[in-house]
Amino acid sequence: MPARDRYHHGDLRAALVTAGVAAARDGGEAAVSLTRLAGAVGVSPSAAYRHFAGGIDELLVAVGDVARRELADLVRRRVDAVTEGDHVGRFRASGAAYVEYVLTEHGIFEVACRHDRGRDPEADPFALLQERIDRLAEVGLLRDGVGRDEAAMTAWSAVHGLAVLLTEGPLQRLPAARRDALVDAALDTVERGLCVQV
Amino acid sequence: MPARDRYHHGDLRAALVTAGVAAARDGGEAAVSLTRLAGAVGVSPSAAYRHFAGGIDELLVAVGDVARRELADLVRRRVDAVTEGDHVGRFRASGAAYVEYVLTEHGIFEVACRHDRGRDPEADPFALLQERIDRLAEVGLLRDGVGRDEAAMTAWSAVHGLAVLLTEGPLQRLPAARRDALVDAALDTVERGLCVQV
DNA sequence: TGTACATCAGTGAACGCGCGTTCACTGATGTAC
DNA sequence: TGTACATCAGTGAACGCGCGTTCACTGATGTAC
Repeated sequence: MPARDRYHHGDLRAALVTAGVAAARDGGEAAVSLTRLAGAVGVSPSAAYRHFAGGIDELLVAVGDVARRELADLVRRRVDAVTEGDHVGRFRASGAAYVEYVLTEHGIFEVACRHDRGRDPEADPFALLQERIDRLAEVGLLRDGVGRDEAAMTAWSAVHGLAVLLTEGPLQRLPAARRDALVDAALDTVERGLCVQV
Repeated sequence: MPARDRYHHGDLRAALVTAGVAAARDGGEAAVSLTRLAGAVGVSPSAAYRHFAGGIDELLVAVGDVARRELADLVRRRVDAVTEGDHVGRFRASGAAYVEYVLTEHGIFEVACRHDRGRDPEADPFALLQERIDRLAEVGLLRDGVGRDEAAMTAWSAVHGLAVLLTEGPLQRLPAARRDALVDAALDTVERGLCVQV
């Protein structure tokens, strides 16, 4: 929508972020440029500087913030869908949700990874994973000798690596069923490695 | 060394790749440009096209090939350093070597990841990991119900994710000891998840 | 052994491109009196 | 209620930059006779 009826935009900052998110969704970071976004919103490039004094960097961080919030929301939703007492199930759900998000939104996810100031504690996927691990530890489901921090980092590594494996390289076009089976197998492995076996 | 004594360079292709590797080592992909490399080697940009008809893309792939070969060599060296019969130890060594390489050479590793035609079977880190898993399977050390492919992908994911975690984001400057402990803990987890416990 | 000539590896100037960013400006808005 | 004016949000033209790439060219090399 390059055309505008009013001289003043109304909320140019929000519009630019929205456009940035859209551009990143299909095109990744490379598609996010000040010039281009201004054009998409129907505004001159210099207008953007009134709302992003920090230039393109600040804009990319804002776009990344949206992605982090989306990701965090999805993780929370998927976790909440699992019975409250099923701590292992909730842990797995958080990991699976992470992969799910990256698979569906890997363009904007790239921006989230590379432009993270970590300002919003509500939008921190790592913290959500840590939370799951802490719950496991509290009810005694974490194996002896497995530290909470190490466990969280290991889980994050597995899940992030999995997402990369499935979105880049030759496995990009793996059939969905095969892909899901792989995610399951990986989560099985992590679960066996971290949790007390019952 | 921008100066040259002879009009003909001798082996401009190799020189450009070497310069590309050096540039990528400290600066990542962003530092690798045809113009810049030609300048570094003391040659006009157009000269590069005689050796890289495919332009910058072909050059990046060539730089990535060097990195993949380095990485594969390191993995092989670390594996060979472990007693031949210690299959689990060798498996762990391959994973640790992967992380080690990314930690020391993450600039050039980035290029390797993003410009991979997968032409050189001798320089395929994933295949090396798969090989370790196959060895484990052959001697019956892989858990029941764990497929070879899934196991390899899980291991690769964990190790690649770990490398990313340690080279990007807030954990970049983790003290070396803490870092090594984390790698160990992650490998412990993967080992417990994949291998028969003795 | 000497020379003509094809071949190959460079030069250097020029392209267009899109980028981020700055600047002096003008148009719209809303507040104080 | 009407108007002067400060404030704010835009314009548009211009910068310099480094990029990848093309082109007609020239300098060096080595091979055939």
